[in-house]
Amino acid sequence: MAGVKDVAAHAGVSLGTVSNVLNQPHRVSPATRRKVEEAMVELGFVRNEAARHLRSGRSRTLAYVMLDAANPFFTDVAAGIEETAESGRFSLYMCNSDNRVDREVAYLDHLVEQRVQGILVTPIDPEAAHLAAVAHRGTPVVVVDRTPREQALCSVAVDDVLGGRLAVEHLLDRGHERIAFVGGPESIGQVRDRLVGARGGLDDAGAPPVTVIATEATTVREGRTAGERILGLPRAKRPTAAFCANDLLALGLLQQLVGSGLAVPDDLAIVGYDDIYFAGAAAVPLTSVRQPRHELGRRAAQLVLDEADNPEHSHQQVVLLPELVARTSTLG
Amino acid sequence: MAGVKDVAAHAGVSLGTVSNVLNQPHRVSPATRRKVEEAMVELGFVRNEAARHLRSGRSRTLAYVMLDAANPFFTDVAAGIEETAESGRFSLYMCNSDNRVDREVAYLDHLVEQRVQGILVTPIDPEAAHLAAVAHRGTPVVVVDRTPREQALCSVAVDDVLGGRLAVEHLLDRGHERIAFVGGPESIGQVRDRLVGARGGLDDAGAPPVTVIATEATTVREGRTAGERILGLPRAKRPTAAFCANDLLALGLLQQLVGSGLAVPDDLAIVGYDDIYFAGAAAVPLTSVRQPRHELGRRAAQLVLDEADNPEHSHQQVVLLPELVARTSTLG
DNA sequence: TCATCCAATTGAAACCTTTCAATTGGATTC
DNA sequence: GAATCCAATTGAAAGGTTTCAATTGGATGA
Repeated sequence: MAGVKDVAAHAGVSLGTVSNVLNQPHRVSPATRRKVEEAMVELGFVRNEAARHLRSGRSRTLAYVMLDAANPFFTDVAAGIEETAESGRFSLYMCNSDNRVDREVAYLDHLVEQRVQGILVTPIDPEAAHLAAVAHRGTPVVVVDRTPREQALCSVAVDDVLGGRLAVEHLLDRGHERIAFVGGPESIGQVRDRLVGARGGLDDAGAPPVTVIATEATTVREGRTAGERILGLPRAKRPTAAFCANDLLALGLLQQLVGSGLAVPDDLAIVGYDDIYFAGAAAVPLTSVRQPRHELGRRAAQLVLDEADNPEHSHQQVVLLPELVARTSTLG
Repeated sequence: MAGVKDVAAHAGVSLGTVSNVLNQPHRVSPATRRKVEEAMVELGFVRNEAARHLRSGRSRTLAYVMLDAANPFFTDVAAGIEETAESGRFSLYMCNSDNRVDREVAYLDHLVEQRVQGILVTPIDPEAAHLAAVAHRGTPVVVVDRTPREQALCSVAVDDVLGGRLAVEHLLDRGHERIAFVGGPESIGQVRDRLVGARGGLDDAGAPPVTVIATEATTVREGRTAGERILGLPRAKRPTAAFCANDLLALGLLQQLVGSGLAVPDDLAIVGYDDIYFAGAAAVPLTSVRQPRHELGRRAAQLVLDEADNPEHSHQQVVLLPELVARTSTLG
């Protein structure tokens, strides 16, 4: 395969000139440039990025290691990252850890060795030592959609406590009093925060406490199971509204209720969380708490680029605000 | 930042030995190995993949350039690719062209320059010259979920004509006669093929031809619009079943119908296509034609790896078979 | 005509690793 | 005790690019 040397020989110029055509075209006379470009085409020259990078030390790629590529939430965050990346002429590589620690570690290692310009990651455990290790080994890292307790890394996340509060306040506004929280396990920080917010909102309004319908995961299937449990309650004790820890649960719950002949929102109002694309596309469009996904990605990418080339960079923990999107599932 | 040279000095061995510890550990005595490994930890040594790759010529990464990362179909294909990649100890980078030709080209260029071991791509236009150019410049390429007419590249796709046939045969079995096809534009090969299959199935059964409800895109929104059009038809001419070119259309259609008080499947049966996760999670679970997504990814990855290291590789066009998944939207 | 300047071009060094032929030195064999 | 062998280790070359100080040669000004 042809290299700069071959191109130089074929065009009758020196090796350095070929490099200039590639990197500093304005320094080369038009005639020479044309000759060199022709030679490149003729020989099918393809720049070797490894050698280029080895010598120059610079790389023009960012990477996002995501928790679950099948979850539309994360692909939307990725789209936000890409916006910033593209405007800075960076390429973005996405990697899917698929909730497996071994894969997360393997990808991070690979990316560090590859000397990418920066890594964005939504980690399985934001406290994990290997995250800080990445930064320590020399590659800028920003944690996305999680907030590590240690402030040794930059992070961008959304205020989930506030999100939970927004959800119940909306339900209170609509006149509901008996409100259920569907979600779990509480070991997931986000689930915990959203519940805390919900409780806070009810407390402040002097409303009765939530009934917690605990789930084992935040999936559609678990949402259906939760629906069965709600249907099993005696009518008098049945909540009039449910706040779900995410949209998948809400969709499962919705499916179960509609399938059993209950009306949404008349028999039970539902609020989800994340406002994924399919929330608005459901048979009964879902009210949901929207996180600024693109903004999340954009800010994270800006932080990682700043860390990469601003010597005075200091780590910061950015917290963005969620917003409630009201639809039929609570408005009727 | 520490390199092998520094590690060698610190451990009191030669540079070659450090390299052996990294690449041929069995050739190094345990004592030496330990010394070297300690030195690596102490100095925070991180292998430089660029230099490694430059010298060895080998890379352990594959890449998948996908059409739309937000579409669960493609992330499932990616998961299949990753299965194969992982078992061969490869990393997979995903890139999102987002239906933009300029981005597709930019990513392909970047990946070729990076000398990845192989590229999988679901292209915007499977006939585009730049695809063949990639292969020509030396990186193995496999086209996924599309079949280029020219047989100059490997490809793996699913038989969409058969899929369309399966859909209408199922509806005929359920006693439907007036069947609508919802989809478009016909410039999309997949839409065209599915319609061809549907027509074939009806012809063979001697049933009346489909009514085509043309859409401008295959989105939920367009599905809703199609729903309005169907509702606008006089009752006698209204179809009793609809076959949608994909699940997004089907979900939109479902939403519109349910919102207008029609019953699915009693007033209108619906068949979608792709069997995305949310098809089964809809309020009325959707009957859909399932493509073997993981298999698609796995086979494509196998092909690209074969092309990369089997000198006798010959290009092939693999066609997989779809399968119908019957759910409430046609069964009641 | 000579000195000066500037743009264009050159050539060698550097980037960091892997590879491989060559060397070392201890153990085995006769 | 010499010859042989083998595992462990070494050192230098190679891989393809970018960088940068140095050189060239034509144009400008005096």
